Amino acid sequence: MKLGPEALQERVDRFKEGLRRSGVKMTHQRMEIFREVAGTEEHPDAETIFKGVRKRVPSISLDTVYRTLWSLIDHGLLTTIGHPHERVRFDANVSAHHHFVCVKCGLTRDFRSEEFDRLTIPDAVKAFGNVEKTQVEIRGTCSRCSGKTNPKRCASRRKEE
Amino acid sequence: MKLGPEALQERVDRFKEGLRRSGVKMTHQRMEIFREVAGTEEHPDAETIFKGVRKRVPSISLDTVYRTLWSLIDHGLLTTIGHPHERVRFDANVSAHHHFVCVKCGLTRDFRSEEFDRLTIPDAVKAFGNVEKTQVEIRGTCSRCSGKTNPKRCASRRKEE
DNA sequence: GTCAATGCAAACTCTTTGCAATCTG
DNA sequence: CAGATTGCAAAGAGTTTGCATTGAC
Repeated sequence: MKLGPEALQERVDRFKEGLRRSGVKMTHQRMEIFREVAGTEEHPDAETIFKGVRKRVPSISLDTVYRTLWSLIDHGLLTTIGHPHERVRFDANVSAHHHFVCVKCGLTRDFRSEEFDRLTIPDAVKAFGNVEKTQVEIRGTCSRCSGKTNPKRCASRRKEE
Repeated sequence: MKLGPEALQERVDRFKEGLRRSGVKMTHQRMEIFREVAGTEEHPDAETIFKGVRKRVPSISLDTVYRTLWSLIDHGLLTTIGHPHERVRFDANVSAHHHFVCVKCGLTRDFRSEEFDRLTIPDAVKAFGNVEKTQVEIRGTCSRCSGKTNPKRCASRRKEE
């Protein structure tokens, strides 16, 4: 699942542009870390990115990888799969349901929807494997957080209330 | 977001039944841990569950909470929000897309769907807050894993290949 | 030259494990 | 009563932080 060179180049161009717009410095490490994530569709974890980058930048350190990734996410140049900094959470609702998730505080609310339960699976997806269930996640800002002044999502979120 | 007493009782009944069916012993701790998760729709994390249970069972230990939760999940009596035991993974695709996720190996594949991009948000959800985006996750077993003999999902998954 | 970004090492948090004691069926 | 389950204490994995040094603009 490697990306074609043209598609990668496009991502890289958008990346440089994004850094400039945000006034963030362009460094060798940042570039290589971004390429490592952008060059694949495998959604690598930090360790994998680290190992990949180290081949080209042997002096790179894991904490730089982490810092860079979070910073790029804060500038909208990357995202995460799932919810960053969240510990595992448990749910006694084992029947079909969907979620509304607040991107600021992590509040998660269940809701039912017959319509969402019955979505048609695209053929392209059937090719990936056997489908067991479909879950819709709606992300947004919950009413409590909408009032507050924009709380930044980065680093030490757990200390927040 | 506490659950009504009738709804909780129903969950508890199904729980006892489930334990019996799986031949798992019923203990005071298990019962209280389950009630703690089932009594709310807040999707608590392990620490929160631990603190709640400790009010009623002061001798409970955090590792029992973890062990019990994973075991109940293995027996289909609970689920998790997000993907258990997964580290954070990064994605350079910041435009709208959806995911197919293999429940056995965690493989995640992107796919595009105009239809999924345009799902109608239920009114009940609008009441939760401001909607920013909608993402569909299709869970199943990827073609590679479909061939293999059922790999258990519990405990030390990271050691797996 | 200035201030942000890096590398190092150590700290922190969440989660898991080994083992003896305890309790359930 | 046998075997599963618990509590304890200690270990492990992944991630973050403080600080001196380096490098981009």
